[in-house]
Amino acid sequence: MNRRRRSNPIRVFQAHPSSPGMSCRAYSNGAATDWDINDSAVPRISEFDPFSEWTDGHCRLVYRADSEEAKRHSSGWAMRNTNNHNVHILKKSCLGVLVCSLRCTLPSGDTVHLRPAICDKARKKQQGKPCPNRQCTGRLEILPCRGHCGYPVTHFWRHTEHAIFFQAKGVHDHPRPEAKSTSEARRTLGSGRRVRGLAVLLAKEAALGNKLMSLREPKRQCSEITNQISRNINTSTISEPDAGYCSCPPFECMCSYQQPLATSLHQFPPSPTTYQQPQLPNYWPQESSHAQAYPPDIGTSVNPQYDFNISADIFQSEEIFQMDQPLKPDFVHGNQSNDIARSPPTLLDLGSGTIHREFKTEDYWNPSITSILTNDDSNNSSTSNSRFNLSQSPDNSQLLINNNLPQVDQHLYMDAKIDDLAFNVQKSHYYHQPSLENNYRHSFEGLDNKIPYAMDDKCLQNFEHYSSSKAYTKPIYQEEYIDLGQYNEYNNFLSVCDNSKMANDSVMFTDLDFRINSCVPNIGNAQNYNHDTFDVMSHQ
DNA sequence: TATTGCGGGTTTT
DNA sequence: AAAACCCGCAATA
Repeated sequence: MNRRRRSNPIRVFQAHPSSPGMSCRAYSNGAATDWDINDSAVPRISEFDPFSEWTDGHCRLVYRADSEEAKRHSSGWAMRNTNNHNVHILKKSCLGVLVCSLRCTLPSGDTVHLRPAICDKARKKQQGKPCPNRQCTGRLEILPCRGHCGYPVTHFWRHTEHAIFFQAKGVHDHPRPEAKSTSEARRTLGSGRRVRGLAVLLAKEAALGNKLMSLREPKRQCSEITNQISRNINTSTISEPDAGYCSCPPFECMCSYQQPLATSLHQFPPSPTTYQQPQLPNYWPQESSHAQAYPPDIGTSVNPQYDFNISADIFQSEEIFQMDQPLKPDFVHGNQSNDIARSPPTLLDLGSGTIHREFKTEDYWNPSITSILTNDDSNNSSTSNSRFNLSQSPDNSQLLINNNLPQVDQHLYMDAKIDDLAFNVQKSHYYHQPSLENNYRHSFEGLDNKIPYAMDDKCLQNFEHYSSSKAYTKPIYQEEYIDLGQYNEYNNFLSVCDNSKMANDSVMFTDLDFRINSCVPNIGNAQNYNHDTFDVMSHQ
């Protein structure tokens, strides 16, 4: 069945800078990342990355051996096991996302993006089912992932005695599916259509939980907070609405995201190279009508309040449960003016019962907010650029818009990522420490005289190098990136915080800032590499 | 019923 | 040969 792709694989990304691997390239300037999942020996490290659910792009992370998520090899993406005939490395490939055949738009402006079942049989049953949007006559169909040179993005997991190594290859070229927890919750409930009662109940419980969380706020540390923020941005705030989809439960989308004005559409940087549009003939063009855009007045149309009350100011049920409302394709344009008056958009994760306050684009851009978030009163460009490094998810690439650039169509979705990469390069530059780097490299020499990681992929052969022209001038502290109401992995976070190795807050905030959710090479890990100790793959 | 991992096997490059 | 993919099986939730 998938032989279709085999017989005519899509290689359009291969010669393009936005092809898989672009993300890792930014982090290839240090030996800290100089391991590959296939190496006969991987370094033994003592500091680990917080678990990242939505890794995207080429990246390598090292998790604690006792990380439950890592042990489960879980991912926000729908990843299925793929036999790579290597018992020591678990390989998984992305199944893409389940979308409506008509690419219908929900009243919120979002699109249907269900989580494909991992089981082939279950997935086949999913396909062809009516679109969950009652007003739509479309059918569900798989939008396959082709983010790795036309093949699905792949994840690799390797367990050692001391850590769990994770490596991803490729950049997802499709929307995120709903979170696994959401999918499971809906399945548990037995129906996808309407779960209003439960949703409201969970919303209340989540609000209570948020209150409790706030009491423990001081324990939170930057790395995980940054992770959380970036995840929020990527998952359901700036990015997904921009891309035309959200992470709300697709059967009960709760985003009250307001589509930006058409006048600000398509403001993507031009591609540095010619580039063939991925063969997603219907999907993206449809999205382009409203997605990937930015508010024309980002400075004023914001209500930077993050209070969490269970009452109507958290969400408006009429907005949350509006699947029965007629579709409003022009929703974005017709209701823009109402945006300010509306309640802070929220979404409810049915799996965790957590209410997420939508971190809207305009919020993000609002000067008052950003000044708080960055804890940095300077306005120099390098610092502000740093705000866009929170993640390399395809979604948040749209944050990296150069708003003054000429109009290009949103086919340049991937190109926007290039900009992301550029910033990531800067990030790497900031971390660039030649002395350390040399030490790391020495520690690996003789093991593998491999090509730099970023180039360790045929997709990258034509990748042009970005200069690090905008070096960071000072550390970026992000402990103010706190939005308690959005933190839905608190237990996990606490486990990280409680780690004695992370007792030093200053270290946390300086070394771990950008390791989170953006597949930043683990400079901290690098510092902990024991030059003589490696976990060797016994059989290969 | 679905997920997850394993592994034999086939096809394509 | 390597990689991608298909399929069935078993354990588990």
